[in-house]
Amino acid sequence: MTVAKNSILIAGPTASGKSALALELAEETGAMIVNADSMQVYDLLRVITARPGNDEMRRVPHRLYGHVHPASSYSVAAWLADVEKLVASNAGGRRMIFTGGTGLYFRALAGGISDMPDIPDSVRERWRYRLAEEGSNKLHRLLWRVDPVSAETLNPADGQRIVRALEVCEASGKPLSYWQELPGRPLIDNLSARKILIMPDRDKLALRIDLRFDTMIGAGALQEVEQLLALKLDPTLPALKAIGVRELGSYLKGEIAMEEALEMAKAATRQYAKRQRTWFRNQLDPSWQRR
RNA sequence: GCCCAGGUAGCUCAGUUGGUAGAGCAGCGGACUGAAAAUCCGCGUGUCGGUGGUUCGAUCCCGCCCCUGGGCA
Repeated sequence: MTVAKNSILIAGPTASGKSALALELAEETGAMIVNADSMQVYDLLRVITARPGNDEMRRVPHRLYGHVHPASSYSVAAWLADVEKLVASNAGGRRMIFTGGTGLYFRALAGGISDMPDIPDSVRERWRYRLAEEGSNKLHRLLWRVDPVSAETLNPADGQRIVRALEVCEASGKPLSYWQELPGRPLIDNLSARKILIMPDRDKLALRIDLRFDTMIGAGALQEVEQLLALKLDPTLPALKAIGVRELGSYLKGEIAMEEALEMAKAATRQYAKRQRTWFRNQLDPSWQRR
């Protein structure tokens, strides 16, 4: 099994300037840039997810950006599989710079999540349906019977994780807690990797978030959201949860004023950045260099 | 200038028949193993415009002042 050596990992909250740093380091070292952001993978959502533009893409090879149709449901596992292929096909051993704001992806990259069997879509859909119909508390009581270890740690209101535990249990015949004890498989060589965490000042970041969202509007964010909504996709799909889709969608439907939509989208972005900061602050190990 | 209405949390506002106050949003802290821009948990952060007075006690009652909005001139 091949792992990527001498890779550079750049993490940080949204609008912290990760892409610019990645570009700089890539040009300096002749590396390729690999996306580690759960939303920038979606086609169509270029502006709203702040995906690198054409000029950046031309200057340095970029991988795993916009390669997924918004109708499909991407995941950490899908991303890991994509990265694995990428590493395997990188015959020349070109250096890889992973950059993005999804902490879980970085954890997975370093081998922090266990390998688990695939769950058939039919099983997933059934449990999701039951969550919608019966509520998380009821499913949590069910979970106690099949996987008390997981039930113990999960909040009865956390429907998403409860459903995950239930579907794994049903499809694999073993509790999620069993699988989670198995070691994960790293796709990078942790020892030779350089890990950089960008943590800007909170107020400065808030300012940048506001400015960036205004820029997005000027760059065609509204048209982009309009196109996405015209596909009439299931609103629970991950791509439809990108920040700005709901807010700008409400404006397009005439439900709220533009100014209100902007305020809401900016607030949602700040809240997202806050969750990212909390994650990076408390979940990353000391091998990450903070700046 | 006069007459109304109002000044309470960052914002919009509620409330206290006088015992130092609470909602929503915003914000802050936290959790995080296949939806992670997701999902979930916790936390009021306050010279109640200012200043005198009445009172055991004033954000609340009274006087004066300041500010905002509306009306009359």
